[in-house]
Parts: sequence; C-alpha cells; structure tokens
Amino acid sequence: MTQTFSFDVKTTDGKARLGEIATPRGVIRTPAFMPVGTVATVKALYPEQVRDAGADILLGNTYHLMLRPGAERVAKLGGLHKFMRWDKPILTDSGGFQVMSLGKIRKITEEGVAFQSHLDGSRHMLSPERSIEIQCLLGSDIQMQFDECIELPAERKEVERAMELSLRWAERSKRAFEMQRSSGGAGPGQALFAIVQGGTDIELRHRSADALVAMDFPGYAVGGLAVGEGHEAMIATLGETLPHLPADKPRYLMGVGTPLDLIESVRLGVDMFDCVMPTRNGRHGYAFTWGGPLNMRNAKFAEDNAPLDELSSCRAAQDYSRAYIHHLIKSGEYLGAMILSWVNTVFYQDLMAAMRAAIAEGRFDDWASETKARIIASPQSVPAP
RNA sequence: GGAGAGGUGCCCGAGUGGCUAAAGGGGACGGACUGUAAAUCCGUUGGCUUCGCCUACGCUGGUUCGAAUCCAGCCCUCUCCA
Repeated sequence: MTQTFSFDVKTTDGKARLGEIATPRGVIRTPAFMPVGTVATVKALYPEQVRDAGADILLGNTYHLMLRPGAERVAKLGGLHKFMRWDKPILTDSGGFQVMSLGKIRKITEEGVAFQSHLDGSRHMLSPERSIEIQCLLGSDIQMQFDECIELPAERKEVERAMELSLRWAERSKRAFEMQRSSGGAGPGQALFAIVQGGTDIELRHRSADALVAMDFPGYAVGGLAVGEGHEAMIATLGETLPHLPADKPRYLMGVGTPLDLIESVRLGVDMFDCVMPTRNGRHGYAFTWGGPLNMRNAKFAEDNAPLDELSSCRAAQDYSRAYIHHLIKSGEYLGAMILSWVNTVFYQDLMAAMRAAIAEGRFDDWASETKARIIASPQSVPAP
C-alpha cells in the first residue's frame, strides 16, 4: 500500500473522469460519494454498513469534534479512525461551512472566526492554523483549508470579500499544514485541499481558482455551491469553474447533492462529493429508490405491502415492506430512520458505482439519460396488488 | 340515596357576555431538507355558491342588541359519603 497521497485518472468519457485516489489507508474510487459523519458517526448507521455500502471514505467535522469530545481527547484516544472504528480514509471539513450555518452565533475577523458553541454557548476560536491543527489531531487523511462559505444570493462585493478572505486563509492553511508535516503532525499520506469560492460570479470563480492553483494543492474543492442558487446556476457555475482546475488533481464539489446534482456534476468532471441528504432525508422519512424518491410518511403507503425498492441492492429495501417502514416513520421509531439511512446510503453508493461503470464503458451520456428518466421522475407508488 | 366536580372541534385541553370558527398540545394530511445547531422545520386541519353565509362548545327553553360564557329544566360522566 502506498505511503503517499496520489491521484490517477484512469479514463475519461467526455469531461467525466474515472479515477483513483491512493492513500495509506486505502484507495478511493472516483467519482466518489462520501457519507457525512459529522460527529464521528454517520447518523443511524454502523461503520460496517457504511463500508459494505461501498463507501471508500467518509467525512468528519472539525468544528463539531473540537467541541465534543475535543480534538486533543480524540488524539489521546488514538485518533478519529480508531475512535469511531473506521479504518478507511476520512476527510475532515475545516469548519468553514459552520461560518455560514452558524451565522447567528459567530463573528468573523481576519484572524479567524469566533464561534459561540451551539452546545453550551461557550466561546471558541477557529483560525486557519487551529483548524489545521485540529484536523491533524483527528488524524484526517484529507484536510480542508479553513474558508468562509456564504449563503446565496449575496451582493457581489460580499461574495468577493469572502472569496478573497478564503484565499488568504488558504495560504495560511497551507503554511500551517506544512509546519505540521515538518513536525510530524501530518504524514506524506495526508493531503490538504483548497476550496474555490466566488458564488455564481464566473470572474470571481476564475480568480479564486487561478490563485489557488498557483499555490499548488494536491486537490481542489469547489465550495459555496448548493447554498441557495439552484441547480441550473450551480451547474453553470461549475461548468465555468472546473476548466480552471488542473486535470491531474482531484476535484471535490462540497456539500452536493441530489442524485440529479451528482449526475450533472460528474458529467462536468467532478471526482468527489459529500452530502447529508441520504442520511438526513432518511431520518425524515424520505427514501431514494430506483423508481424515484418516495416520501414514506405519505398515507398511500399505509397498506402497501410491496418491498421498499426491489431494484435496490440493500437488503433492507428487499426485506421490509413500504407499509412497515411507513409505520415505523409515522411512529417515530429509530428503526425507521436506520432502515432509510441505510437504504439511501446504499442508493448513493450504487449511483456512484453505476457512474464509474458507465464512464469505464464510455456510455456515460446514455446511462445518464436512462437513469434520470427513472430516478428523477415522479415516484411510482402503486399499492401492491 | 346525599354532597361535590364536570360535559368545548378527530382526541386532550384553554376559554366565564361582544376582539371566538373558538388559544395550546396531540393526531391526521401535505411540503421542505444539499461541506448536519436537523430522529428537524413549515403549512393545512367544520361546510359552502368563500371578501359573505351556514353549522358548531351535552339537550331543550329562557335572559340579552349580542351567549361556549348568565338563568331554568333535563340527560350523561367522574369523585367522596352512605
């Protein structure tokens, strides 16, 4: 197994890429979808289920883990992988997303962001340096620069300000990461990714991307999308941004998305994704199936004895009836959330696997048309005879 | 048999003369969810020919310009005492 971090594009189909990221903890097949395990757990799932679903990597969060149980404590306990019993790669977000999502309880300065803990109100400072330090303490394989993610729509001046700040923080993050490298806090198998910002403004996106590429990172993320601009604008922005990123480095679209988002983004050349959608929507009673999405709370499933999704490779989708899952969800039972989180996580991984296969066989466009017609269209919900 | 408490919308439950088609829960129905402050949040929830009308707070009658709210009788439920 490799001791260093590397990325290899195996083949392309149009702009879509099939590749592999090699790390000391294992290979990540791309395009990849990373289940989100914010607080050291992919909610409602055992790590084994996440692994068996086909996930090569999952995501953890700097902000949440620094508050609880604390980065130093995780380090003391042997690192995040050992702590949560996940031995494959882990990517950690820097806390940049919380700059947006916790907008009401934080203050931004050039130095960094002062957060008021959403848990107990205590104050905590996150700077590029501290974020990298925490990510190293956690033992993250792919670390993210500290950035400022902003909500859209926003004034161009505001988008530009956040983008420029994120550039300066990228530089500081990189320097901090190199310091960690030289002091043994991070090894050659670990990598730091930069994050392109700039809203839906093409000129800002180009400036951001060009500046970051000049700094030379082992991977580049596109951040600040799927934050209110809509699918079309997101895809358009992505289409203009990706050509400014090096072809030989992985491209990660942060926080995205719906199955449609994933398909259209892979078509444009994105290699990595993460999103809470399969798990959060699962907990909320929403099932992704190969016949389209189903809201399992709907009364029409009350006496539907058909399996949830007979086309799913997830055992739970075969074993449990729609009526039963409907009952569990309506009753607020944990098992309902567990089943749907599992089914959705498998669906997302199978979707990525299908995209990889389609790229390998040079039929991505055909595959995409067929698949979109099946899974994006309104759901089939005919009761079993 | 005696004393007391009470009967409100699908359920529980506020409401003691007009601002009450009736607070608030729950349930039901529907929607949302995109680097997780989310097992969360939002909307609807008597009917109709819907800028108004009808029906409605146990039943019947009464007082009043006006009653879920006050009065009388009746029916029913619960608690305590015999």
